[in-house]
Amino acid sequence: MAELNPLSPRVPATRAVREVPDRVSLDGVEQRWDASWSQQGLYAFDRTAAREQVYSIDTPPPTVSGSLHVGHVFSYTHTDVVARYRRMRGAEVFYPMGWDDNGLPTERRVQNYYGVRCDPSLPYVEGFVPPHQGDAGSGGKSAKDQVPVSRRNFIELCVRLSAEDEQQFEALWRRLGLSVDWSRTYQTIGERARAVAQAAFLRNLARGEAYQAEAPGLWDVTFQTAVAQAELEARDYPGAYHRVAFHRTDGGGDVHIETTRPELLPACVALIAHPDDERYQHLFGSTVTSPLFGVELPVLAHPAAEPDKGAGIAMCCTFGDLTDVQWWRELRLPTRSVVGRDGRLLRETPDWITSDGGRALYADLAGKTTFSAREAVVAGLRDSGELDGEPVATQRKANFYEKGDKPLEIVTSRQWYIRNGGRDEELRAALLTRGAELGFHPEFMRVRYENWVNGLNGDWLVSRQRFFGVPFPVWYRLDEDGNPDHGNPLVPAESALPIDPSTDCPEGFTEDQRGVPGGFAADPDVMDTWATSSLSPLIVGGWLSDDDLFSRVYPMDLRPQGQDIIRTWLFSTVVRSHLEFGALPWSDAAISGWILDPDRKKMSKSKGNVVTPMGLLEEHGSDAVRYWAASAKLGTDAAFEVGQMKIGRRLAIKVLNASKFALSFGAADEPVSLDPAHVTRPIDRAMLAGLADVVEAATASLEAYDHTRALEVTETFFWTFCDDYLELVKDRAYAAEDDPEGAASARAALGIALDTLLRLFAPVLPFATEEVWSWWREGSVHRAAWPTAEPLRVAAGDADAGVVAAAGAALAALRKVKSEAKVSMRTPITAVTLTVPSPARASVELALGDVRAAGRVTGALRLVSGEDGTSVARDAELGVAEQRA
RNA sequence: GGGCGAUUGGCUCAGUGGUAGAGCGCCUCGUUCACACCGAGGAGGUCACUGGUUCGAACCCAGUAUCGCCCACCA
Repeated sequence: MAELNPLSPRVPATRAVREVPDRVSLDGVEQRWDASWSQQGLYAFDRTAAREQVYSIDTPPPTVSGSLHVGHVFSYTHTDVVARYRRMRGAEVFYPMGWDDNGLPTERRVQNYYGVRCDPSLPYVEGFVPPHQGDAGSGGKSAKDQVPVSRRNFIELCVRLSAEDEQQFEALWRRLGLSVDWSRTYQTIGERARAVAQAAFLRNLARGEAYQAEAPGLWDVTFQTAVAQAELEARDYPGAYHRVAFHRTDGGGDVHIETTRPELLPACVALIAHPDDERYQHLFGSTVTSPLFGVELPVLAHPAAEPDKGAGIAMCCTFGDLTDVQWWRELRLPTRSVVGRDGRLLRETPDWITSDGGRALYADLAGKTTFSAREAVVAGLRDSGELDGEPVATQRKANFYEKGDKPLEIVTSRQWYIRNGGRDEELRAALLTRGAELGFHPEFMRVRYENWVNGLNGDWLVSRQRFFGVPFPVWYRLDEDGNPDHGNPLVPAESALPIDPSTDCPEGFTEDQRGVPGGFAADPDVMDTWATSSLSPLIVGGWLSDDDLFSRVYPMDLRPQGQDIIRTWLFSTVVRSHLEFGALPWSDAAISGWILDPDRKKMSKSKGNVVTPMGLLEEHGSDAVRYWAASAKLGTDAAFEVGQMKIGRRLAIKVLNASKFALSFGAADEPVSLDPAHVTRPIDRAMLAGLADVVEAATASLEAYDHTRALEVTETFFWTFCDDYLELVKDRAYAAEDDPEGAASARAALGIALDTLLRLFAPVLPFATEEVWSWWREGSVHRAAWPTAEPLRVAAGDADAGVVAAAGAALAALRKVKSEAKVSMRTPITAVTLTVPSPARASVELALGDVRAAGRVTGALRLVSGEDGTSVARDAELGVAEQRA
C-alpha cells in the first residue's frame, strides 16, 4: 500500500460521513455561517504571529454617511478573495475594517440629522442633547435653524451617528461574507485616528516637512475653504470672450485684450505678452490705463504668455488663474485682490482706484457676486465704448472643487502644507522611486501614479477652513497687539494627543489667556480628510499605541482601492510613509475597476440605479454575487450583470449537489476515503493529474493577484468533472460488489477531488463550500490548507490528464447519437461503431469500461481510429430504455 | 495637447505566434435513481479598420477609427 498521503494536514485523512442532507439548499447559509464564524472567532487575528507569517491588508474605510452600492460589493469581494486565499496558504491575515466619518459628507449629514452646526469657539457642553434626530425633520436644514455646538460635541455626535451607520454596513459585509476581524475597526474621526493624525503632523512639522505659508491658492467660495490640487476637477464651463480696450498713456491709441473675466478689471495689475511677439514689442516698458477704472498699468513681457491665445496679450489680475499667480510672483507685481472669500467683490473700494468714475463704478460692484459684477462691468464697458464688438460665447474648462458647483477663485490665505515633491525635485524623484517599488495590480495603473507625481505643481495643502475635522494641534503666542506669532507655533507633547486647541490650553498658559494680547490663540483650521486617511495603516496598525502589534503588521502587504483615488489616498499614504519611515506602506496595491451600467456609463445613484447591495444579496445569494465580482479582473471596469450572478448561483448549487452525490457513495460504515493508494484506475488517476494542473494554475494566478484566472480554471475543471467524469465513473462507484477495487478507486478519487475543489472554490464561494465541508469534515474549510499539486501528482502517478478528455469526447459522441435520435440518454445502445482520433485511442481504451457504462452500451462496441480530430459514433442500434423498478 | 485601457458570435467576456473559445440567450430533444435553481445535442464570429513583419497574426510592429478614463488646458 502506498504511503498514506494526508491531503489535509489539519484534518484526519478519512472521516465518516456525518450528515449529507437529502435535499440541499443555499437558503439561509449566509446567516448560519456568519453566526458560526463569528462565534468561533474564525477570522480573529492572532497577534502573537510572527511578522513573516502575517499578511496585512490596509482596508479602505467606506464613507459611512453615504450608502454602500454595488461598486463597494464588487471591490471588497476582490479583497476578501485575497484574504481568504492567504489565510488558507497559512498566513495569519490582518484584515480590519475602518469607517470614514471624517470630512464634508459626514459634516453635512450630522448637521441635518441632529440640527446642529460646529462652532469651535464654543465651550464643550456635557450631556448635550441635540434639538432633533433623524433625517425626516425639517428643523435643521437651514443654517440659521441649526444650534451651534463645540467641536468636541460635534465630533461626539458624529461618532454617535457613525455608530448607527456602521451597524448597517457591518451587517451587509457579514452577509457578503467578508472575512474581516470585526474586533479591529477604526473611525477616521475617532480618538485614535485624531491622535495619530496629530502626532504624524507634529513630526512632519518638527522635521520641516510641514510648513505654513501665506500665498494665493485655489479657494471654494461655497464651502469657503482652500482646496488642494488633488481635489480639483476640470469641468466644462460656459464663458465668453470680451474684447476690451486699454488706453496707451503715450497717446498711441488703444490696446485690445480678450478676457472671459471682465469683472476682474479692477484687479488688473499689468498687460503681458510674449517677449518675442512682434506685435507688442513696441509696448513693452510703456504703460496703459485700464478701461472704466483708469488705473495705470505696465505692459510687460513674459514667456508664459501665449501669442496664439486670445489677442496674444493678456491682462494679469490678482488673481484670475494660476498663470496670473505665476506672473504676479515672477514679475513681482502688486497685489490688488477684489474677490473675497465669499466669492463677492470686496465691500471697500480699493485705494488703487483713484478716478471718480472708477470709484463710483466700484461702489456699485461692491458686495456683488462675480457673476453679477461681470454683468455690471460689461454694461459699463458697453456704455463707455470700451467693449469692442459683442462677447463671443465659448466653452472653456474651469477648475472646480470636486464637491462644489461654482468655479474656484484664487484668494490669498495662510495655509499648512506638507511637502510631497511638488516643489522639490529630490523628493519627487524619491516618491517616483517608491512608486516603482510598489506592485501595482494591474500593472498599467502605475502610470496614473507616475503621471500624477510628475504633474504636481505645488506641495500638499492640508489645511481646511472648516470646523469639523481633526484640528491642527498648535497654538500661537499673541503679541502685545494681539497679533499671532505664526512663525513659532506652540505644540503639545505627543503623549497629550489628541487635543483640540480651541478648548485645550498650551502648556504654561491658562484658559483666561486665550485670545488676549500676550496670551495665545488656537490655530483655527482642521486637516484635510486625506491628511488623516493617508495614515490608515498607522491608525489601524497601532502606531505609537501598540508597538508590538505595529511591528507585526507594518509595513503592510496590500492596499486595495479604487482607481479614482490613486492621486489622493494611495499617493498621500506613500508620502506619509516615506516621510515617516523612508519606506513604502505596503508592498502591493490592488486596484479595482468601476461598475458600469448596461449602457456603459459609470454606475451612479443619480441615474436611478437603485439596486441596493442587500437586495442583491437577498435575491441571488452572497456566493452568487461574489462570483460575479470575482469574475472581473482587477483594474477592469465590469458590467453590472444579473446574468453573471445567476451563473454564480447555479455554480454554488452545483457544488452542493455534486458534493452530495460524491459523498453518497460512502456510508456510515464505509467512510469516504481520501487515501490516494486506493486510486488505481487510469481514468481516476488521470482526473487527479488534471486536478493537479488546475491547482498549480489557480495558485500561480492568485499569487499574481489574478483571481479571475484562478476561478476560471477551477470552474472549467469542475464542470467537466461533473458532466463527464462523474457520469463516467458513477456506475463503477456504485458497483462495489462486482468490482470492489474499481469502486474503491472511483470513490477515493471522488473524495480527493471534492476535497480539493472545495478548497479551490472557498475564497469565492465561502458559504456553499463551508456548507459542504460541514457535512463530512471537521473545522472550517476557510482554515483548511490551500491545496498543493504534489500529493495529487503522487496519486496520479504517470497518468495522462488527457484520458478524461478523450473518454469525455467518446461519451459525448454516444450521447449525440441519442440526442439526434431524440431518445432518452438512458436508452441502451446495442451496437455501435465509435471512431476516435488516433492519438486518443489508447486513452479511450483505458476507460472503455466506464465509457460503455456511461453510454449504456449493452452490446458490441467497435472502436476504430479516425484521422479527423473528433469522436463520432456511427451505425448505432438503439434498444428500449427500461424503467427502473 | 500628452497618456492609459478597450474594440472577438445577439449579450458578458477568456484567449500574447500554430486549424477561432466559454457562459448566457437562441434552436432541438430529454428528464425527476446528485442536480428543473436540471441534463444532452446544435446553430451562430472574414477577432474594429489599413498597412507591415512572419512559413504562419485575434495575438508582434506602424497608423486610423470609435468608446471609456487619467493628466494638462481658465487671456
